[in-house]
Amino acid sequence: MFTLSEENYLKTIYHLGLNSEIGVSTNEIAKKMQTKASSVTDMIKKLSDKNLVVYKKYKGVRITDFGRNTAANIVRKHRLWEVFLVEKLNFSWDEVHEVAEQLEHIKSPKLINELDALLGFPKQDPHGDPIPDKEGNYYPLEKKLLATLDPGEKGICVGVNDSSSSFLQFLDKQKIALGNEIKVLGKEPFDDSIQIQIANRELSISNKIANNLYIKIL
Amino acid sequence: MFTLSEENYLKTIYHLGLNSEIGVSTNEIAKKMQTKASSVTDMIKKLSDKNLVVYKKYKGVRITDFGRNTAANIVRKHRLWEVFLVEKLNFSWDEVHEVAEQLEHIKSPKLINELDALLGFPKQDPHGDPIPDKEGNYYPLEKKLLATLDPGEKGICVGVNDSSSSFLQFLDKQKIALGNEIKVLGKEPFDDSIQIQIANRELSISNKIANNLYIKIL
DNA sequence: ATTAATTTTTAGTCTTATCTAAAATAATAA
DNA sequence: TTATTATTTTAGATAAGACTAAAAATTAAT
Repeated sequence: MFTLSEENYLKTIYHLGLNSEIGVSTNEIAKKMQTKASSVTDMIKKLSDKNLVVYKKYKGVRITDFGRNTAANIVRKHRLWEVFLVEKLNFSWDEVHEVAEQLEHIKSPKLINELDALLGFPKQDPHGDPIPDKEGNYYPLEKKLLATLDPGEKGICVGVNDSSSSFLQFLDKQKIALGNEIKVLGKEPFDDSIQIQIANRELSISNKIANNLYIKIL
Repeated sequence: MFTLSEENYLKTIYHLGLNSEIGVSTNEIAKKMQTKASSVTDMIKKLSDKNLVVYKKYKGVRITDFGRNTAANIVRKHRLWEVFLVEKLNFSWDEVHEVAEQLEHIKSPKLINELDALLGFPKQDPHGDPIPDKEGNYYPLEKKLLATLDPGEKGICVGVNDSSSSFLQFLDKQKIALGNEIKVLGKEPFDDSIQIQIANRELSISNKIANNLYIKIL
């Protein structure tokens, strides 16, 4: 089994490596984990000894199939717990991350499979992120950033890029929720803001917001 | 906040001190925690620095009010999670301890209070042990060991002294469950075994078993 | 292609939690 | 009451995970 620290490093490497073909750099990991590069080097060696990553000095790390599977399982647990917190314990979507960070390290296959069943085998977490199955597979849904839509296009709000509580609370305040239909009315070249229609309301959305909201095109 | 190790030591000291007026000895703790006396001495100093226990060299430790409150809160979490595992996730009562040992260290007041509500504010865990409230108070029910009952007496099975899975599985096999009515038919002086009637069946129970089953007298 | 800047690694230190072995204290027995 | 035994504490060592500072390797710039 793996330590808490090993699991957290592995998870970070998994996420950072998802959208890139090349290895993940020591500095990238250090930045993401708010730690020092030297600590990362130390840990990378341990992960490499356990065959979770392939490491070549000065060349960064690449996750192995075994590492990816292990990481996906942690992500699965994290996201299932998030669903549990929202669906069963009245948490709002901006409150779940911190607690799920703790719960994802609980070791018990039965626990997580029964939890999955209790929740009705959900496919997405409260932020719209996909939940891997037992084998670590998941099906990312087709989505685009709201900022990339052209005027006239419409779609369903299906996820967020930034899961910080300040962003999520902003969405709550603006009454923008997953599942809402959004239509782009226009774009303002001056500040790249976007005019949208949502639930019969018209809103002006800043570029920063539009770059953190995922839309499934209809 | 406290480390995982600190919480585990504190919990042990809390349990060991429950039924004794005097302090808990270093060796007692070491034995219970499967560790060495020297490690216990080290940890005791840390707990003392944090005002969780009062420590006098060679005199053992006594838990403080603050320590007792902290420990009761961990026990509360442990037992609520046990109820959750049995009621919601189809665990049997002999499977819950190990997982609850992990879950009891999750830090989130909201989590545990919502869990309490989800479960309908249970007063006992699956083994019949009382669940402390938010303030650390609980109401131990009046109970006697089956071994102390006289022939003719009857009562309800309300708890176990030993929560090991082998004992719990034995009870399952004999179809002895919490809530069952048990009547003592006789006692055998030769081996201190006890003849009981339970659900229209007659059983002979060894002294060891009878010393680990709690009965509420009717 | 060298030099300069950046990144990464190494070496050594610190803290937490453990251990063993030895010393100190307390409890028990003669 | 003194000697023996048992318990507890101290001292010193180890491993995991983190850090700082310095060295080594890579990348970028002139």
